[in-house]
Amino acid sequence: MMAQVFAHGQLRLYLLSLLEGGPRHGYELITALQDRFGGTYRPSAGTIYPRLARLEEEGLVRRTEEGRKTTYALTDAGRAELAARSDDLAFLEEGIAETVRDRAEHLRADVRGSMSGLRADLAAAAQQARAAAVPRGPTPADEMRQAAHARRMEAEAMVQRFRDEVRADLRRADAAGQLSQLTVDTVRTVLDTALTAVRGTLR
DNA sequence: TTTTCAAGCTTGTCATCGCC
DNA sequence: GGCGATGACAAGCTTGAAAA
Repeated sequence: MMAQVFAHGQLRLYLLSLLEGGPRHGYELITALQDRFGGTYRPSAGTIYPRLARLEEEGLVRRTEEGRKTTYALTDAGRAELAARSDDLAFLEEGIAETVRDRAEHLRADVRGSMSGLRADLAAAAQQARAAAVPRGPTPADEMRQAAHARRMEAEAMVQRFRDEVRADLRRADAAGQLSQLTVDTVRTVLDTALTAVRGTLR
């Protein structure tokens, strides 16, 4: 099981703080949390809805049916709870910032690990190819150059495709209003790490 | 223009695990 | 043991693209 992000009662408190900015429906709260964590953590629906139901039972939030959607809003009791626990909330915010940093670091470690494995695979494949190369008379230099060129073109096409996909994802995120500074920082960190690993591979 | 269908959104239940 | 947090999964609805 993944390590818990929130300690006991913290998710409850954070949901109240998210509702302080105005009524939201469950899915919005999930995406807001994902955004707050820079995309490194997204609570499942099964986490959020039981919490919201509990908060409603306690009278801290008010549930409003809007057709198919259910909107949750902070009640006076909910606001009072938030005010009473403002210190806890500040502490929680600090904890979240730390969690985001930790998760970004884990992500970097994962990328490093993956690239290291990829380098090992490539080296093994190259060695295998050399071993399998049976001399069939002299190989023309032109053929070698053509093969090298084809490989480079394939790699460049792969990079181009990757760039296009990332740009499209960024556009989508921006259109959906999900491109926070924290998200951009996380993307930058991951890409910097990947670039370093790729350079290491090409050296 | 209408219909069809896949993909995504939203909400809910359930089982499991860890902490108090 | 109870409570809180989690992920998996299901179901119904909406939306948008593609086909007729």
